[in-house]
Amino acid sequence: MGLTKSEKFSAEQNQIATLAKAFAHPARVAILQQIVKSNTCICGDLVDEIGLAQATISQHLRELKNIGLIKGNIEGTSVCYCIDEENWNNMKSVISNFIEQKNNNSSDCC
Amino acid sequence: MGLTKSEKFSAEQNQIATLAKAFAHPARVAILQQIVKSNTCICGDLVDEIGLAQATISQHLRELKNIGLIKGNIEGTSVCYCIDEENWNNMKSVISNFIEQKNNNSSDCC
DNA sequence: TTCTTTTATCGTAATATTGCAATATAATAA
DNA sequence: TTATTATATTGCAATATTACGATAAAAGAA
Repeated sequence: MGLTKSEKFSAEQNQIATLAKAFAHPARVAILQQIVKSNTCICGDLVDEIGLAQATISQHLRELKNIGLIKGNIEGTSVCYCIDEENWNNMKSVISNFIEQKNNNSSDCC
Repeated sequence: MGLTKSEKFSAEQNQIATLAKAFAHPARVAILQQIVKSNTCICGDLVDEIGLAQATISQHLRELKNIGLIKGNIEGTSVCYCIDEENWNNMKSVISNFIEQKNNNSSDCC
């Protein structure tokens, strides 16, 4: 089947999964790290930094853009990517909320 | 191809991706939430809670176990699952570290 | 022993993801 | 105008993921 049955889950659960998918691939992790690190926007340098083909990088960028974590701006012949602050902060709170749900008072029953 | 070129990325980047994959599917998010919520271990009730087939739930449980976030304990005919505290805490710091990398002083250049 | 319950695994089908070469598109430079 | 440069898109192949029915395995109950 290969088709996730999203309708069986809550909006929140689907949102967490979608956001997590953004960094569920090392190339996208690397891209996000680069964009954050360089603070100012980064363009085609990603292709040199990461060793993947231009088409592949472009595809990952599109996914990150669709999820909303980054946005691009046309700058002459090149395109400038940067973090979408608002959505990044929203992601931060959604994901933090999820991973912090476990309190530390051990209930290790296994 | 469909084959992630992990060798092109750092150990940290691959680790973040692997951990994120744990909650990159709503069913696994739901499973983790249930286990955390019920505090004490949860067994086959997951099949009733979530509307997926037993084989599917078992498969997701195995993935979560492989990633290390949960562990199972045989308890009579049933199996008791709970959070692996140590690995969960480790995941928490790795993921937090990643999503907190972006400081708030806006550098929104796009 | 046989039956029942619970979970795991196998096999398979459908769909998704990853990656890249080739090509298209868009903007600037000459 | 014709290059050149940078990015996006298309098309395709290989692999991964999701889901489930059927079956196996393991433990206790009858």
